[in-house]
Amino acid sequence: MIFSKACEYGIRATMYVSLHSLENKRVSLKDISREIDSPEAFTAKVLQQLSRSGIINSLKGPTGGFFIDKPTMQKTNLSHVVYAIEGASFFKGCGLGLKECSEKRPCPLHSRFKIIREELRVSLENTNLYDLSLGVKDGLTFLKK
Amino acid sequence: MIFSKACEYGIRATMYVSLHSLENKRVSLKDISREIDSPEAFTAKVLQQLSRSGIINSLKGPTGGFFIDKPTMQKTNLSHVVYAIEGASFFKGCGLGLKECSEKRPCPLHSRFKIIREELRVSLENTNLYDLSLGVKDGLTFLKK
DNA sequence: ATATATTCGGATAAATTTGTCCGAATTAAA
DNA sequence: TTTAATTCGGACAAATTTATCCGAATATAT
Ligand code: SF4
Ligand code: SF4
Repeated sequence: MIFSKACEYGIRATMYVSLHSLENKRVSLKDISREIDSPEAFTAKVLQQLSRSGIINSLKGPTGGFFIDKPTMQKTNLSHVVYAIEGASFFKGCGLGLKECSEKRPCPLHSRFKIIREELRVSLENTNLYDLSLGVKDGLTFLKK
Repeated sequence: MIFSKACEYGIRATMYVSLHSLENKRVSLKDISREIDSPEAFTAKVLQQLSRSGIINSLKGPTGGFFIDKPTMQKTNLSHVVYAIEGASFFKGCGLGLKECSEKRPCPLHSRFKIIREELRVSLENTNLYDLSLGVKDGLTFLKK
């Protein structure tokens, strides 16, 4: 819908990694894709992207896996995750995919939708991984049904 | 972004058709795709979809084209246009593309995003074609830059 | 050292979305 | 009645996104 599959898996994977990083546990690709119910090989690609972007860390070999240090969890917002996967274009231009325009010559939808677009941006920029995973840890939110 | 290309063209085309239908003018595919800057043949497909869905009307032959009668313009909301093109799935399940879930076991993003999702739905459901095209007619909003 | 468990990276394949082409059907005007 | 302008519908093509496969590199434990 709003996010591509890649981004969706990226967000879910990041949340799962964060959750276990709270207790300094590393999680493997296999664990992640099983627990977030995503195609393993494809998820691997997304994780690599996130790893290269510095959002998560990875370690090869036995007992290896993905993890995030707490400082990074604190300062990484969902917007960073989305940016790493969807790219800059997600955050500029019309949030609804319509043609470029100016505030002075808005299309008929603008007044209705700029609010939504702005809210989405703010929401993504104000939600960090640490807070998200605390919610899961405290049993307030869930990663699987 | 939120909408597929097909839907984007559909929305823009519908707005253009509405605008000219205010003065009982029919517009041709050629006009439409030129004025909303979209690929002609592809736009034709979308217009056919909208026509079959009863959102717009069409007439073949010279002086033919697409149009909407005013009563239909009044009662047709953007949500109908989106529904006709994106299908029912757009309006159910998670508006963010994440996996299904329940209100009782929400994912960590839910509280942040259900508001946005709801606003989008309401916005689409409360915006009819007549009002949109009046804005353009009155020079308040624009269809091209 | 060796075996094993993991991530990494490139190639490729499948699926979906986007886009094109063309002939048939329809309608209006000349 | 002929011609021209248009929508309609099906087949096809291109581009993008999603997904898989496999060997290489790396790190750990035995
Ligand atoms: S005017 Fe607003 S809604 Fe319309 S295309 Fe521009 S940014 Fe999008
Ligand atoms: S809990 Fe809300 S945000 Fe999360 S997947 Fe479900 S509907 Fe989407």
